Amino acid sequence: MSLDSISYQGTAAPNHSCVNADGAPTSCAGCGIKRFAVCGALGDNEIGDIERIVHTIKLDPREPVFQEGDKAESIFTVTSGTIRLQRDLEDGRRQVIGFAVPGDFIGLALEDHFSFSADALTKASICSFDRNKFTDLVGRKPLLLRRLHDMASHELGIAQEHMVVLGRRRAEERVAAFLLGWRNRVGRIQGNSVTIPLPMGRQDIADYLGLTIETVSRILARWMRERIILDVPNGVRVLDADKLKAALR
Amino acid sequence: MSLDSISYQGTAAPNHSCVNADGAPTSCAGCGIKRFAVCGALGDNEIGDIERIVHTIKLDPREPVFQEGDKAESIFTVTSGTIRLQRDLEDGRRQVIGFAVPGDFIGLALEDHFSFSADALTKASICSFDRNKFTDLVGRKPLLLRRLHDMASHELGIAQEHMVVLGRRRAEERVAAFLLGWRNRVGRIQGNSVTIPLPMGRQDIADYLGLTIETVSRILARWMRERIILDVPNGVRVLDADKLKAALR
DNA sequence: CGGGTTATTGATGGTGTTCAAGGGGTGTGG
DNA sequence: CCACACCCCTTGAACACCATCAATAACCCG
Repeated sequence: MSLDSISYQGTAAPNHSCVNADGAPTSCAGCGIKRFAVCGALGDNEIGDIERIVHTIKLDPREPVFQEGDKAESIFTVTSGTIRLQRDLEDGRRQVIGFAVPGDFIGLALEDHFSFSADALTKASICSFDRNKFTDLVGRKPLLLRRLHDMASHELGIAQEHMVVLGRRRAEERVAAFLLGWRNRVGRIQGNSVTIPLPMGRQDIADYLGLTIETVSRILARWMRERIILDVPNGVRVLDADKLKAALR
Repeated sequence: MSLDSISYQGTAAPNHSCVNADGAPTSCAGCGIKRFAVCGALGDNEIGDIERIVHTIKLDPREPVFQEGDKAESIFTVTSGTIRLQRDLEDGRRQVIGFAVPGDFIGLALEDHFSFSADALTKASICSFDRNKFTDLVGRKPLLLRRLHDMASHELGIAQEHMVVLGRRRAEERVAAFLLGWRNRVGRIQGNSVTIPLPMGRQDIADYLGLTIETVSRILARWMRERIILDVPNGVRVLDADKLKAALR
């Protein structure tokens, strides 16, 4: 069985008539990831306020959403697929800041210009909001602002945890932290599973963890030899989660 | 001249009669760092709502504010001094998450339990709020929530920038990034200066940058030999800012 | 002063990078 | 259906950066 068919892409939105073939909802009311997203802050009677200013964008793999430095005219909620967020140095070094999955908000800061780039790793759907209109709505709906703040706080916590990983963890620990963290992230939407989809490439993982692609590859290869994980198409299956967690002690 | 006397500690609060000898304000109305803090979101007529639930705490160097995992019964605004925020691993490795300076809010996430520890590096004053009362107030004052969100967003941006430093910068670049970044941070309050106060020790800088104390010490020592910086008590003076910035290319 | 902490400096070594080559999968075109 | 190209991943060998270990120096406060 291909991992694609059990990937979290689209599975978050139930297969109703209000859902397209690719899993993107056709209306906010029928949106399956609403409860994970900012939109969930609004009641059913208010959801129209969001729907009035949203429009959906479909992305193909490798398609950019915006570039670092672009004027932030729009901000986004991911509804399906995975988006890669990254910052680039002049000499080509890259740091992947994070991976946005369905429910995640991109542009939490409501800032004038994006401080990172975003592009699609997989086929993806995102809801786009005009920043000014969204900011206006936020000004009128304290619950929306509260939700936005909760999401930003949550992101801040993830960022701080990642600082520990980048600053003080060894290579093996970093990869273990990534696999376990990513499983949780995906699991919140898809339901937890021993199979972890990895829509990002080895280079992306390396750039997220501050390592090289060779180091990531070597560590995963060793874990496969040691039967800690199993190679499956576009992902890995965790055979011995305890050994992974032990790598973090 | 000692750097202490020109340190940003207390200088943010003008030397009025409403200010104690150590620079801590005696009332919110006369608080000099209000404009940098969350409290600045409230107008003069609303400041009493804050004042009603605040009480001031004075800290000596090395005195803890709270520990990782503690129940977050209070949250804080720093009014003078520097607070170190850190996370610890079981085996003694440490990651300094950040340094909180006057105006900074500690506990932005309004979460149940702290995910990091905080302790004073210098003599410091902090305003303490009961978390529940503060959360209630935030619920009644959207402007306060908005300010809280703006501060959290700003922190998130700093965290993301720091991820790049930790993930992709070489040792020398990290130290340069720290010096320049810290100068800006201090400069926002104290006014920019070629003299950078360093209330934290070398070990703290190392734990912030994901390096060892020896590496930090060697790099600073070399820059002193090369007349890029000058050693002053509890800080450094920048002689050649361009060379520092060049280290970041 | 003297004791303890923190910082500096030197010598050595290890973890992860760099450089290099080959393997494996996928899509395309003949 | 096969051949080929391309990209990504894997694997190996050598190296470099920074960590570690160790000793001394400076500092701070009692």
